[in-house]
Amino acid sequence: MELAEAKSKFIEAWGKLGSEWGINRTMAQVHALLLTSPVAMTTEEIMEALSISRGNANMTLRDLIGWGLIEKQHKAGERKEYFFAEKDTWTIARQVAQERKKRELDPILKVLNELSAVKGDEKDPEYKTFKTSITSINKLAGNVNKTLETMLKAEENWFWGSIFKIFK
Amino acid sequence: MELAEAKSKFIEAWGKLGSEWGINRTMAQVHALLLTSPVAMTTEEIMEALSISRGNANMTLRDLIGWGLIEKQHKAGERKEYFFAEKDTWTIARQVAQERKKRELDPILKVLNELSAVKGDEKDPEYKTFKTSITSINKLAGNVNKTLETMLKAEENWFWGSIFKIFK
DNA sequence: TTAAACTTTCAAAACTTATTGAAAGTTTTT
DNA sequence: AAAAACTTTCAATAAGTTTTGAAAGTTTAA
Repeated sequence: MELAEAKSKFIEAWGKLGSEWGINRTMAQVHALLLTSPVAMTTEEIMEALSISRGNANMTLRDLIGWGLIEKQHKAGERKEYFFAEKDTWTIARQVAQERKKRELDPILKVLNELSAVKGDEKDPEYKTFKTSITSINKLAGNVNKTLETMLKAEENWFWGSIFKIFK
Repeated sequence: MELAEAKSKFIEAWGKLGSEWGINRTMAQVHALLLTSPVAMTTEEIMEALSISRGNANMTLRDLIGWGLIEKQHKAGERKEYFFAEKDTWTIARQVAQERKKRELDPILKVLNELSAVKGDEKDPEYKTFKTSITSINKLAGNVNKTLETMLKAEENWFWGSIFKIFK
């Protein structure tokens, strides 16, 4: 397999994975393109490489910046904006985890906490089942949340630090 | 807040979370309904409770069985099938992790391994960047995979066993 | 064996999400 | 101050996904 083919396979696979995880396909593809590009690219070049429209390219690039996965670069004497991707895999994983925590885990935790507070008749099976399920999901979600917070904050933490080394 | 309202809030929130994570909304809602139900329910009752069609209910229930999140129950002297959800949160999390690993991680690992094998000119920056990115993503994905396998297989493992206790 | 009870399928329709591209906006250069 | 170079917006449209419901299939009981 030659490089160009390999690169487009990667872009395709990354796009598919993204869409399965609720990340827009184009966003994942642009990310893959920049991840495998040795140089920063312009909007024009990205549009060209992936056959996408200007509008789509622009919105996607802004979203990726919002996720902290790519950055703008200004070249001296040039008007155009160049984009390049953060290439450290661990940092990428952390950014994605952080963003999804903020967007999804935090809101559901809020709901679960509210629902945990609902009072009812301990003898009512409906109530008991509800209470038990909510409490146990809430506990797991809370633990995931705490763990993520620790991971995202301090890689230096002696305990997690040693676990991270396994992954890197 | 009274129980009925709380229950429907939970169903809604669980459905939303599901759709953000690439799990069909109805599927997550049916799951939430059964999770909070003290008794097994028939297709008819589920259709009624969530205002969904027979076809949709049927497909969703089959999918949930496929994910190992719910089971059929036959009541003596009855023709109807009853469905109930596995209620242990940790088991739910494990089932979901297992299913997604199979559907998503395994295929991407296959692609990454293929792409890792691509040969090229070490002096070509295009090649070098590609190689470096793929290798590093491959390594992370491989580690995640190994960890998941261990977690899914043996909760008794001394190391992970002690980590799990933090979550439960 | 036939009717009734129940489950499954699938093409069409509804709904949701992503993409386009032209127009408007902004910044820089002349 | 006007033109050129570039970026952003957004309504219309396309693409993708989910849902419906009627028809076909299956199982059990009489």
